[in-house]
Amino acid sequence: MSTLAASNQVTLADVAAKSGVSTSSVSKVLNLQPEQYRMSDQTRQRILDAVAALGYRPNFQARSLAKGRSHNIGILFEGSLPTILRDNDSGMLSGLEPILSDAAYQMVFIPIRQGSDEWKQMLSDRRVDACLVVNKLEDRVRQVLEQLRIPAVLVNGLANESIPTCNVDNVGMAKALTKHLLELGHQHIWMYTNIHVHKHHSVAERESGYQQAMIEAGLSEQINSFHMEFDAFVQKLVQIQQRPSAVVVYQHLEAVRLLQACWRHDIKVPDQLSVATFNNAYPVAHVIPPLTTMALPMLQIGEHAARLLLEMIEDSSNNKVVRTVPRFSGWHLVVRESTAHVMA
Amino acid sequence: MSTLAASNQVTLADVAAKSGVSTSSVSKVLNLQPEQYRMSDQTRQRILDAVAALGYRPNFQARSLAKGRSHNIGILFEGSLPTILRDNDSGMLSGLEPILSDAAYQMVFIPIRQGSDEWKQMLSDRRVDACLVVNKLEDRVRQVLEQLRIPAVLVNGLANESIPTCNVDNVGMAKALTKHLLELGHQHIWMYTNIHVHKHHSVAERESGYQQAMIEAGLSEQINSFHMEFDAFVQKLVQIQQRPSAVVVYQHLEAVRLLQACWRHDIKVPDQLSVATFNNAYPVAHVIPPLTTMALPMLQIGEHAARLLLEMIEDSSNNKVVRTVPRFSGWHLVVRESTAHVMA
DNA sequence: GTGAAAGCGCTAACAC
DNA sequence: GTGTTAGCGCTTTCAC
Repeated sequence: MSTLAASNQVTLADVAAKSGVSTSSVSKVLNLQPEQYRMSDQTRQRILDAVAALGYRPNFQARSLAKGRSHNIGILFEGSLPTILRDNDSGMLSGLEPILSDAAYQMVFIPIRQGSDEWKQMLSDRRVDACLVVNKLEDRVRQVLEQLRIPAVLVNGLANESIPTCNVDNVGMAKALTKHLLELGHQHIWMYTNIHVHKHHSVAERESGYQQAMIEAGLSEQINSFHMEFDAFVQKLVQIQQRPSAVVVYQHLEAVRLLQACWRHDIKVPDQLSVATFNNAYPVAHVIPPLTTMALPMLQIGEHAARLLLEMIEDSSNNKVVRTVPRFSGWHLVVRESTAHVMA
Repeated sequence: MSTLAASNQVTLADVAAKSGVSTSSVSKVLNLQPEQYRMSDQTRQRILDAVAALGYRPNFQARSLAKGRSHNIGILFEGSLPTILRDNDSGMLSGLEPILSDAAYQMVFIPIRQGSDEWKQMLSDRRVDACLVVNKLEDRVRQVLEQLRIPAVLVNGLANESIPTCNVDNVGMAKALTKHLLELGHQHIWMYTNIHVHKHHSVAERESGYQQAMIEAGLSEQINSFHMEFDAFVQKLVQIQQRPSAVVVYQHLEAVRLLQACWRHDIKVPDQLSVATFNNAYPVAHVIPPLTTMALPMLQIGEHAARLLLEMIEDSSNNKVVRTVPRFSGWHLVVRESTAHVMA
């Protein structure tokens, strides 16, 4: 006998009693598809009525224990909460949440902190059924995931043999963004990436898009991609003889900083320099001047990732391996005041 | 017999077998304080050794079921992810996470969405043992929480009879911020709050701090607090004959917007207008010009909230009621370029 | 078609 | 001091 406060929770047994059947029948009705078992419509209806009448809701923990599933999805990320998780409206979370909720899955945030093994504990304790890895899949994380055979989907990270990945069409986006600048008459266009994100696959992809656009415009000699510290890039920009008339910045955070640096060095944006970037996230619309940017289809990506995760959990017993690397092309260009026609 | 893949997980029974005792003895050693039961040091050591040797880790779901605890803390918020949750380094999450982890609690984010009862389901399903409510405790939420007797702590929200609250010392902060402006020679200082946050308690508190500072400086006739739409405030600022030389902005997001508006209307910051605000969060350091702001002690608040929640869960069986409204005064002023000496 | 019964892994009251 | 046992609420196999 337990001493825990006898909760007034309605249990399966209550429903079974009320409808005059066994708990297993109730369980069947609640969990299985009609074609997976035989039962008279009459009985089923009686059970359904009882469920409704009593307002029965299954006990999450009990179900988890019996099924060997935690019904948690771990959201793995390193350091601070990633940008793509922060924006809720039309952001990735908005895509994930409804789909996971419907499947009775909840999201648990798991920061990977330096000097803490908490994340590893969570995984090896099976406190999650699957993981969404954000931005980057480090080797040590991948190893743990593989070893524990925890299904995982990588979002916005380097595509990898071992794990399905959801990414935006970086090439297409960068190409379209560069084309926008070309159409404004710019020819001398640079691309800048902070050295610290150098290893991320999307860097190469966005650069490729930029390069393709330049080449198609017959400006291949003008191609110039910089990977350096922020301050070094600013120095370069300030000191160079023939300054470019436009810069494509790999990341919106850097673009915001670039605007500040231009202000410090009295470079007028967009008169003397057009600035364009990726991600229509805060605060790109509120800086000086408002930034032209590519809006990423994070909602769709979130939805896709959620479905993929659920599938993988489903299939994990079958040892099926899902291996897709979709490219999401639902991006669109948001033109604001940081880009303008090139000055004569 | 279950068909679930026989996991190779080490169970309590394994430990018991290996150390030649019963599962209950192992359970005692693992869960109770030594003073709560009798056991020979020998036996205890044997059990501890077996635990270590086998690498035993308790099954989270099973424990949850047996104890009637989900070991989840729900983080309740409305709409988008609140600012105070976003910054991870030295932010509230950094305060919460280690403490909750240590107590084997994990955080589950629960957005309160319009038109969705998902949050209510989560609560009534007891999928959380307690809740951290962020920014605002709406009546409908409070009612559900009370009815279900789910312990909750409000952070950064209006203090209320029914629920313990962790807040910053808004009065002190606003006073110090205003004093900074006064020391720079400003006399004609306004305060601005977006009308949409009007109901938040901290508005009145920050206003009170601002007013106190003004009064103590003998400038009570200069006190001017505005609650209006952003655009209306900007109009006011642009059109007024004698423009203030400084503005205290209730929220950093609005301060960022204000800088943009000043730029549009060719009001030089800080030469013609000093701008000061609260919260040293992104992107205040990266706007034009960098914003002077009050850094909030969110880390401490997070830590305190975490401890409070754990206590409340512990005490909930005893029907003890915790009712504290601490004020955290670990703030500090960060002076940047948006404030300067008043021009003659 | 339906139900009995054996778990899932752990906790805790109580007996010895 | 230590073990026995009865749960926690649900799922699933298998017998009827």
